[in-house]
Parts: sequence; structure tokens; C-alpha cells
Amino acid sequence: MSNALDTTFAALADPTRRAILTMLLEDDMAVTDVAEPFEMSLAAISKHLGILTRAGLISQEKRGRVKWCKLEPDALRGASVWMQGFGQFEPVNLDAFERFLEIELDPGTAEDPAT
Amino acid sequence: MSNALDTTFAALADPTRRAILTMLLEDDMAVTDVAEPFEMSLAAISKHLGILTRAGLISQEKRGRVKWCKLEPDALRGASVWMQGFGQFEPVNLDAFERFLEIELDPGTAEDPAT
DNA sequence: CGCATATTCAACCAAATGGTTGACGAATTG
DNA sequence: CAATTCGTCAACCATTTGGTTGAATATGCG
Repeated sequence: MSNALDTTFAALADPTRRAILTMLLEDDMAVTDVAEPFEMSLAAISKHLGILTRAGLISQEKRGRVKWCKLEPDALRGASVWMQGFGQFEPVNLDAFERFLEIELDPGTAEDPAT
Repeated sequence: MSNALDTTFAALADPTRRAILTMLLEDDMAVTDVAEPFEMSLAAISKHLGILTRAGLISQEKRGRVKWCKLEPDALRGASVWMQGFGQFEPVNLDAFERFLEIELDPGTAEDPAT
């Protein structure tokens, strides 16, 4: 129904969630501390953290009664790479990418769908 | 209420819209031709194109009765830069992109123009 | 002109999203 | 033990999203 890019981009589309990620860039944080700067309920932040967790962008580990949130920046790699395919910042790479696309989008030339 | 990153990421969160962007990478296309591979109404595609246009990811120019859609990859730059803040990803990893695109085009995940 | 083609608009709908509040379980502290 | 703190859950609500259909608006063509 929804693949990794769906959930990644959807998670990033909310400014509260992007702000949370930015905060976590500095250090791991407890849920309550993540929520503190925001003018919304703890439950709302908890939901946002759940979305970020399901997207793989953060991980949560409970130690005692405190749940620590940790950034997982590798989860952004897929989305980043996808976007770089469109960033025609380097013409050479674009050429290679377009060649690849011609092969990929043509059912006749595709050899190994793998999985 | 919503900034550029909001609309960019939200636009990218939909698989139909990402597929449209991928198609436009190959060439400019008319609205009807964009819609052709998808199993949804022309009006639905028209809405998607409106969202992509408002996000700045494509531009539309009407010539005669045909409206041409053109990729505007520079609009991705802001989002790309934002994501780079979370980790130095390899500039352009075509292999990785290929893997993700295969997932994108894999029949059985959402609506699929290749089928 | 009259008709077909290209695209959008308007109204509508179901489902998802982002928020609230209050109750709850689990861990810590006094 | 009792009280408190941490965080989630459940129910609810308003708004947005992604789709539909049918009518409307251009534009091009014979």
C-alpha cells in the first residue's frame, strides 16, 4: 500500500516532525523533553514520534520510565538518493540516470527483476 | 501556515506524483499523456499536476489546447539541502537509486504505470 | 458552424491526518 | 504504600487528501 518513500516523505512533510528531527540532531532526548518547546499536547508529540519511528527516521528505547528518542539519519538516504536523481546539478550523472531509466522503463530490455 | 518544505515533501509523499516526476524526467508531456498509464481519471491526474505545480516541482505551459508539463528539478534543491543536514550522503549513487526505483516501479505497490 | 479533443471545475465522498481530552499502566520517589 | 512522573491509548473532532462523476470551457478541425 505504501512504500518506504511514501512514509519517509510523508513524515518529513510536517513542520513539527522536521523540528523534532532537528532537535534530535543535537542529542538524544526523552519524549517529554522533545515535547517541551511545542505548543501542543504530549499526546500529539507522542503521535508524531510514532510516525517518525514507523518511518525509521528515529528509534525509541525505553530505559526506566523514560523513553529516549534517537535520530536515525540513515533512513533519509533512500529519499535523498531518490531526489538526487532529479537534481540535475551534475550533467554527467543525469546522462547516466536517463540511460538507466530508458532501460528500466522498457519492459523488453529489463532482464532481471530480482525480487 | 505551510512553507516550501511542507509543500515539497507533501508533494513527494504520493507515489502517483513521484511516478509523474519520473516520467517527466524523460521528456515534457501533455496532461493527457501523463494520465494515460494510470488507472485513475484524468481529473485526478490534473489535481496531482496542480499539486506538483504549486510545489514548484513542475511547470505547465499551455500551447494551443494542449498543456505541457515540464520538470523543474531545481525546486528539489531546498529539500535536498535540508536532508543533507542530517548526514553526508554520497553525491549521486546511481546503484542505490536504481534499487529504490525498482521498488517504486514494482507492480503490486500502489498504482503502477508499468502494468 | 458543428463536433471532437484537451483540460479544468464543482460537488461530492471515504479515508487519512493532526489535534484535543481523559483515563490508564508502568516506573520512580517519598 | 501512596503519590508522582512518563508516556500511551481510546474516543472524539475538524480539516485535508485523493479519488469519483458530470458539466463547463477552450481550442482545433472538417
